[in-house]
Amino acid sequence: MKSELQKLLSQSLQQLNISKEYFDINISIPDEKTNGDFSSTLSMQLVKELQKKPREIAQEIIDNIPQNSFISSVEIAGPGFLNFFVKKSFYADSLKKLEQKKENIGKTNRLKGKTFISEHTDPNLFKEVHVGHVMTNAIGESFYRLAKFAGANAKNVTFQGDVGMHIAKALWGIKNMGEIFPEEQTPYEKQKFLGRCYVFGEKNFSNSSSAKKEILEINKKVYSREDEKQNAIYDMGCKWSLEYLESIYKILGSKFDHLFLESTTFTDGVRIVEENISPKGKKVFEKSDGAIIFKGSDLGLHDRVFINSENLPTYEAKDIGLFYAKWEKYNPDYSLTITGGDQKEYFEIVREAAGKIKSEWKEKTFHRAHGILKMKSGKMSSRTGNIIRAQEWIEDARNNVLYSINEREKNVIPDDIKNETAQKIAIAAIKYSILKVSSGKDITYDEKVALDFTGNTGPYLQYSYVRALSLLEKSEYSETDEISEYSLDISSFEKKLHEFDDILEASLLSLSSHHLANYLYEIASEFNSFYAHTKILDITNADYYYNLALVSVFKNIMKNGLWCLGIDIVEKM
RNA sequence: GGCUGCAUAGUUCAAUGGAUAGAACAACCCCCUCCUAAGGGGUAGAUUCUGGUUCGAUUCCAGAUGCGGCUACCA
Repeated sequence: MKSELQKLLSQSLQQLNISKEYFDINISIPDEKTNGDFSSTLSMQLVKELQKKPREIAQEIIDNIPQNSFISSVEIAGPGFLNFFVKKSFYADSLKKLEQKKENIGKTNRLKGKTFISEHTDPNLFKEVHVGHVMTNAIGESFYRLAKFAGANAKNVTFQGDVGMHIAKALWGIKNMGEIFPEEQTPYEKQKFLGRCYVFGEKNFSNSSSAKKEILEINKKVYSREDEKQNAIYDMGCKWSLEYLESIYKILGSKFDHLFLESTTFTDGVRIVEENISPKGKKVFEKSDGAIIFKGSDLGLHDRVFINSENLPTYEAKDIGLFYAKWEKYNPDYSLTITGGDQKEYFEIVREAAGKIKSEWKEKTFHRAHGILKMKSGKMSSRTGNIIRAQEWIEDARNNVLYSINEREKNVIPDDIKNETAQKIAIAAIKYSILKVSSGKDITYDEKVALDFTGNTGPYLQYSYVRALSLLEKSEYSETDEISEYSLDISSFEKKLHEFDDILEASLLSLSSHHLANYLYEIASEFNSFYAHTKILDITNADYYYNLALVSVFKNIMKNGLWCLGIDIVEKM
């Protein structure tokens, strides 16, 4: 609806010999309905260019708006705001159009024919999956889904660390910690065992020079695979880790199109780095103190080691290999990577180096860094001391939800799906708390939200959906019913429903899913207010069919909007 | 030290340079003989400081203060 007005204004501007792309024309939706259905600051922005007073410009724009449009009137307000009022019949027509999109509501062709990769989660084998991974996952998954909605050939991928120092530390831990292999245990217990071994190895690496020496030896043999005995343990650990990762991806709701492994990218990474050392090849990398580095300091960044003096690749070289692998496999138009904020500078340097090897690697790569997730209570995981495991976090939340369900007066959730529902609600609470904040900032997670999820929370959105669903089931309404003009003023609830497409687009283009999250909260809040003040199922109401069309469109938007955030809907709660 | 990010109610967060800075939680007060009260309504409460640019600044620029991040062989 907004773009239709933008196009109208663009036509008017053409009459005034001003060319402006329609999507660059500023349109907002005022809070006060006396300020119109839509408002623009266009005339104020053109003051310099036209050397006229804003109210004069506003009048000229109005005079050149084509006749018989969907605009019923325009007012000039304050310093020169243009306030547009839209015909009621246009709202009725537009609502019906939205209704007819049904489950495709929000889907566009904006990125049709483009390949969009979203890389996220990026766990290491032999290490714990913690809350930070959940953050990366929630953010990356939502961009993957938004790209899919925009019609892109979207690919969801992750990059798993199965070679490198962390592996060597864990292997050393397995050897020296003296714990019995948990062969008969669950994948989660096996993963925790590996995590403990890693922590043990890491500790000794820092404190004992003999351990450090041994770990460096192990590291070499991980790459060379010359030690049969070590290979057997390593392969077993990899198998355990990968099994566990599969299960946590499932819990989080991510299906990956491809799992990149460091062990399969580092060879190409090393080769490409070596091909680009000065003086042979392009002068991208150079030798320094026995290592091969990229001199980021020439670009105002800092220097980084790509191949260390042991002649082994660091993460930097593996990442170069990943660039190569992504382009070999997908040849993307957009390649997005989500990481923690601490890797911001690191990533920028690798991207610069990659760009010097192949310019499109840099140009088509985008990076989004998020902040740290802190617990409001300051509580840390009791057993490990400094990390909170993703799985523990989710299980705690789920148990809290289950507790709430059982405490409730009205229990509408059938016993056989109680656990599954609680899980979906818990994931919604967690993911939404991450996604409603603009990414890049640290997030403070309040543990209470899982127990007390009123207000701006994921479960509130799920509940709003359930209410809408329940209304529709009890109504006489069907999607084919005709609707006539609304008898009352057009509500801000209805106006907001028309913004869905714009919000999805803005969220993707600015890589900020919080716009979508906050939008869904706004429409849910408006819907609940509408619900409380309107007898929607009263068939004698003049607006009976219109109101149910609103509910139906709301329901479809909520379902698809939540899907784009990676949040499952529930049917009863 | 160098580079860099952040600063908004008691708390956690919003606000493409635009109209009276929005919410949620916590506090206080109302509302289930109507569709799920996991809901709705109301009261009170905020832009770190000092300058500058602008018709207009939470937003842009400069400085101050406070808190983070990165800064060579980890990821």
